[in-house]
Amino acid sequence: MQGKVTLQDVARVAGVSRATVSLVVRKSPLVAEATRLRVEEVMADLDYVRDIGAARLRDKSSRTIGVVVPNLVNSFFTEFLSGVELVMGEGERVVLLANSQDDPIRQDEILHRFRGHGVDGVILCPAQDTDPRLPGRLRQWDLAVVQALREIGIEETDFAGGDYIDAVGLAMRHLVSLGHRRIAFLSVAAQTSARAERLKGLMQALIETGAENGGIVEAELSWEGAARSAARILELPARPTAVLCFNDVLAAGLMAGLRQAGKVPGRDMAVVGLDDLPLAELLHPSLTSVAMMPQRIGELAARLLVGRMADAKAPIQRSIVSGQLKVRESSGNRII
Amino acid sequence: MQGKVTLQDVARVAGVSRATVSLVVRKSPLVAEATRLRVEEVMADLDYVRDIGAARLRDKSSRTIGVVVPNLVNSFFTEFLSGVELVMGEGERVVLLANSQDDPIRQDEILHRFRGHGVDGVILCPAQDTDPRLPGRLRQWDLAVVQALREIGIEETDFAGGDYIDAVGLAMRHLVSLGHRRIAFLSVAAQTSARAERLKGLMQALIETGAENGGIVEAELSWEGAARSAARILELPARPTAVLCFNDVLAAGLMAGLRQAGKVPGRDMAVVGLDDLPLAELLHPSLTSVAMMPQRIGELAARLLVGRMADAKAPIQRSIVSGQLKVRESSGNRII
DNA sequence: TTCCCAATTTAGATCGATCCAAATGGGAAG
DNA sequence: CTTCCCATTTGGATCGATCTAAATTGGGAA
Repeated sequence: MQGKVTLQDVARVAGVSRATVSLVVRKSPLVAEATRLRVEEVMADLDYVRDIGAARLRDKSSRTIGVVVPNLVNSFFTEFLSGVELVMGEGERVVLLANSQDDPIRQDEILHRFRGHGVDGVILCPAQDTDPRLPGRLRQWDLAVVQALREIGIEETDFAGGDYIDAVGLAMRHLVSLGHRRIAFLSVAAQTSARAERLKGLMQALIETGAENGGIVEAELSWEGAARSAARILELPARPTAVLCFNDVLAAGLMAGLRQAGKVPGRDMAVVGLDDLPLAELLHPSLTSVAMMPQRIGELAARLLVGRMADAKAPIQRSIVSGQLKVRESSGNRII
Repeated sequence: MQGKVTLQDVARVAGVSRATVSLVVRKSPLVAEATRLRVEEVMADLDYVRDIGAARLRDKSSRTIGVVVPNLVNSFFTEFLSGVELVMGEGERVVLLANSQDDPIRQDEILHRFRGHGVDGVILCPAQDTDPRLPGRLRQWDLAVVQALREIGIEETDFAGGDYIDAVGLAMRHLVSLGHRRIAFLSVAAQTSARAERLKGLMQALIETGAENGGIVEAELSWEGAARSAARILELPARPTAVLCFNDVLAAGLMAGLRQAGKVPGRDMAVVGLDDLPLAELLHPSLTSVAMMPQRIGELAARLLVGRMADAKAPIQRSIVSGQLKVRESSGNRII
């Protein structure tokens, strides 16, 4: 009842010392086979659970990692998380989750709390306006760090993310191949690497394809914000025939907004998203998008972190997942 | 660099004993104001971070709780999580997250791991086919337990969830008020309390409204599964005029499936979902659903757990959130 | 039979913070 | 000038596991 089973208890019952039980727990080859079996049986009998907090005091690994994401509503982050959790679960590790709500102050508090809990490493999707020196600071604290999806303080830490430059290119070439010449981009206002990367891809693609920049409209990162932006897009001096969106959430909102304005997405205006959230296929018309495989990115981030925890001095690595174009109805048929 | 700052270090620099610093850390009223200020300054200077694992060895609280969910893809769970995380963050607590993938074996492993990490309590959304004795076992391990969203071993633990009996009633009365008399239910096969509750609500509502049971069709819990079920629903001997769905994911899938079969949801067949996921508003036609406020449920579950950790002997409590009907387009206009 | 070595096992110190019981110090009361 | 008291502070033991260095064991070689 009140008494928790400790190494000491197991040792007493099995008639050996704590040290020996400890060796058995850690599967050391030093213990004799017979002893190991006996001890393991006692551990099972008593329902012994190793206290990892206590163990961490002496060795160092807590087998705990922290993940900081800026929100938990967009299912992109969720799938990402599930990839991280999958890999960490395999390694008998445990995941601390926290939501920074894109607020750097909250993010600092979270990291402080994580430190107090002795995490071995952190997967960080940095909040907007995070101090670029943060990753460096984390490393000084002896924390393994991997940035994911967004990146600040370039080149200081490992990184896992999607290749949005390429993804934007895929989407743009698709639109151009359908005959679109004037293409707008529905962006977010927040200054993150995610935005910069997409804009860079856009510029490259515009040059490469010779298409016309149909205007860059900024919306709040929510479907409502995107819906409201529909009017602004329709009022652009030279109305674009297609809109590429920052992500599927905005694309879905834009389609709803277009409908409110009496336009049919995919017919009156082509719409393409990025990320290929599950909802892309459920919309009507279904949404053409570029799949970025968030769960896979989560797995890669987790593996990078595992590697970094094993060797703090290994060279910096980047794992970049390329997107895959999913052509559906919202990009419409070939025009003109 | 390598040296971590400990209580000892702070004590030496501030010229007091470890015990005093410890009292300051824990905001004990026993220390003199002047001493407190000096120590706090030194703590800030040295960037001291309290090691919670070490602290837990003596007191007991680890300020860590675990959350087990059966999946991370449905955004319902994600929003739920974000409610939990919100409340725990306020209390300087930390959340361990794990995904059981609806597998009781994995779930056992997770709970074992959580125990090893010394969690103070667990919020459990039990996996399918979980041994009903599990909650009792958890309590024997001195863990505070709250079940959420699903429930097994009734009455053994606190519970937070949505009132789906009532939610189904709201949806059914809405459909009946529109003139529907033959209403089908699109369910899932898995035997969970979530399913039982909805079916109970359905039966009550059928009696209450005098509507006809239009058939109960079972689908896999995924939108693809629901899409495939559309054909089966259309082939029912007496075709229903409306379908109430287990949740919005199935409803969205069903609408896609109806479209594939050449039917227009909301016109040829009314569709109503449950949960009111964000996607409900983005679909076309937008989906009539019953909002269950998962984030709020998460908050309530978290508060129940906090209460339970404070007092293990308090009477069992249940926090039930009632749903709110959101009438949109998919339920169509009044018929006949 | 004795000695040495390799294979196992162990006692004791240790990690960082908290608890306890006891020490300290300054002022009020006698 | 004592004595007592209260507010503060403190050393040492402790939580449960791991590390280190040293002790024990059994078997084979000399």
